[in-house]
Amino acid sequence: MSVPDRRPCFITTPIYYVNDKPHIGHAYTSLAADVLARWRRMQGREVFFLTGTDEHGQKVEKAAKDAGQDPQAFTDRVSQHFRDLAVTMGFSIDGFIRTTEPRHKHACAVLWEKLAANGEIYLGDYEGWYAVRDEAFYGPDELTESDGVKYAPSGAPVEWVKEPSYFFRLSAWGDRLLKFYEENPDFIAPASRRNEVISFVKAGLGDLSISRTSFRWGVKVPGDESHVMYVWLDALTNYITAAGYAADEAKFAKWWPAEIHFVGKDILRFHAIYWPAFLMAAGLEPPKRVFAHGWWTNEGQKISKSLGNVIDPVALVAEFGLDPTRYFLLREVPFGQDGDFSRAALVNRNNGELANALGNLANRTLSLIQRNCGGALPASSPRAPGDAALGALVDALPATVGAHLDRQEYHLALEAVMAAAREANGYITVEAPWALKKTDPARMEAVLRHLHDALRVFATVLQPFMPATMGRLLDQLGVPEDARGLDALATPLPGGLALPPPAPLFARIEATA
RNA sequence: CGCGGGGUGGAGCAGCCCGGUAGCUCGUCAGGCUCAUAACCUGAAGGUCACAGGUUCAAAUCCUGUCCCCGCAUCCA
Repeated sequence: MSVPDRRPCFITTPIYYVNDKPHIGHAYTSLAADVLARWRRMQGREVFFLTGTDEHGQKVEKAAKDAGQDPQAFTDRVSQHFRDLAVTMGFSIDGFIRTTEPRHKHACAVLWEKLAANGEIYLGDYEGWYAVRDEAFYGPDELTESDGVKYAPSGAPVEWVKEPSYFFRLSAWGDRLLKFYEENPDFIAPASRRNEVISFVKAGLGDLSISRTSFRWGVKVPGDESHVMYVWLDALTNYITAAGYAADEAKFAKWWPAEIHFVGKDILRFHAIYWPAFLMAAGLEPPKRVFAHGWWTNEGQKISKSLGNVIDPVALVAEFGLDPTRYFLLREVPFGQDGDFSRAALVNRNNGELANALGNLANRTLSLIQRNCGGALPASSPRAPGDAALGALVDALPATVGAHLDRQEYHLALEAVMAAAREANGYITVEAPWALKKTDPARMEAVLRHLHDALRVFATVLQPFMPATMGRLLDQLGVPEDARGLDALATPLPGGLALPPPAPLFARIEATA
């Protein structure tokens, strides 16, 4: 068989911009990263799961001023919301980076100097129609005018700005990027996004403005402190800062390149184009993969602050519970596609799959063992012909789930478990262990043991998705704390093991109008 | 304009690459079971597979055209 893969793996979320409270989008991105991180740990991999906050820029400078606060005090406060979110959502983060930390400023400066030394940076002028709110320049053809004021497509007012700026020679990297994409077909996922990026690069890349003189809240450009680094050079660098770049070469060698950056589709271009270009220009390896997931709508409507239908993950967890929420977000919609959040759909998934199919299966199985076997786990026994179908599904499950998670196919991973749970519900009905009690107690025990084995596999592979509830299920199944990894599935639990009395795992949610 | 994805029973999807009885989940209806969280199991109804041509013994599946929806440009995770 293959040698176990013990390579360290570095998994990241974006750093979140601190101008707002966390919403479902932040929770979603980090959740996907969390599940993969937890799975990798179960595989025996050493994991570095990183998240953090992006704290520089003109918008933060202004927001702080409006709040009557020093920018650092302001970001200290807002950044905390994202730490709190990680706790609320049960994210198993190993690191939290803030772009205002000294270590990050140092890494940015070193990266900048490396790029400059390699001739990738030059000083020029940036001018154009600039929208402060968007922190972006727009072409004249993109603007609309009303009452003498010009507006960006976003609706933000623009002003003509000219300022000196350092540029990164992105225009020179098009061909090398295309070659990189070709040689690394898994770099951008899903595939449809990959095609979009390639089309964009083929259309031709301009040089990239990477500094500003119009505001001060940023990382100072080495050797020219009238400039601060502009958003992407600062923000993207967080990944290598946290990995130890320019600070701890052994650490950096261990964690870089990252296994995967999880991002929303809005920032895919920066991660799939600018970032590998920066890295290659500095002589560093690009990350292995960038996955751009889709957007949520709320009850069919686009989510926006003006509509007031932003989904608060904290409220969601408070109402439905953490694990049902985590399950729903990754089960309902293929990761990578847009999807709709609806209460009815969440209730449906919770009741139909978690409570009825899985929770009830565990409850009926464990109740039978409790009552008919005196609470003692029956010994393992060979599979009879009637046990084969379920057995085959269960045996294949860890590999199936793993293969799906390698491709970020969360919904398929969960579907595979649910399909097995449905099979198990059919199995218990056909075998009817409650009827076997009088006719064939030995067979009854064999059936219950096969069901117990199946449940153990379900609970084990579902731990990354629903850590707390699957922990409870493993408790009820009598699986010791140190036997809950994937490897431990190869070792059957001893017969005769005393099992605690079962209790329902998932509450049904009564549908409200 | 262009590039890409898609239109399959009430809802959401798979099947299409490698043509050959249209599958899954939810919902509806009927039956069964009674171990279990009024949960579970079985069966049924329901689709001219967007539309129009073409290739073929045979097309949801290949080809051509048309219509419609969505993504790629801006911004939000």
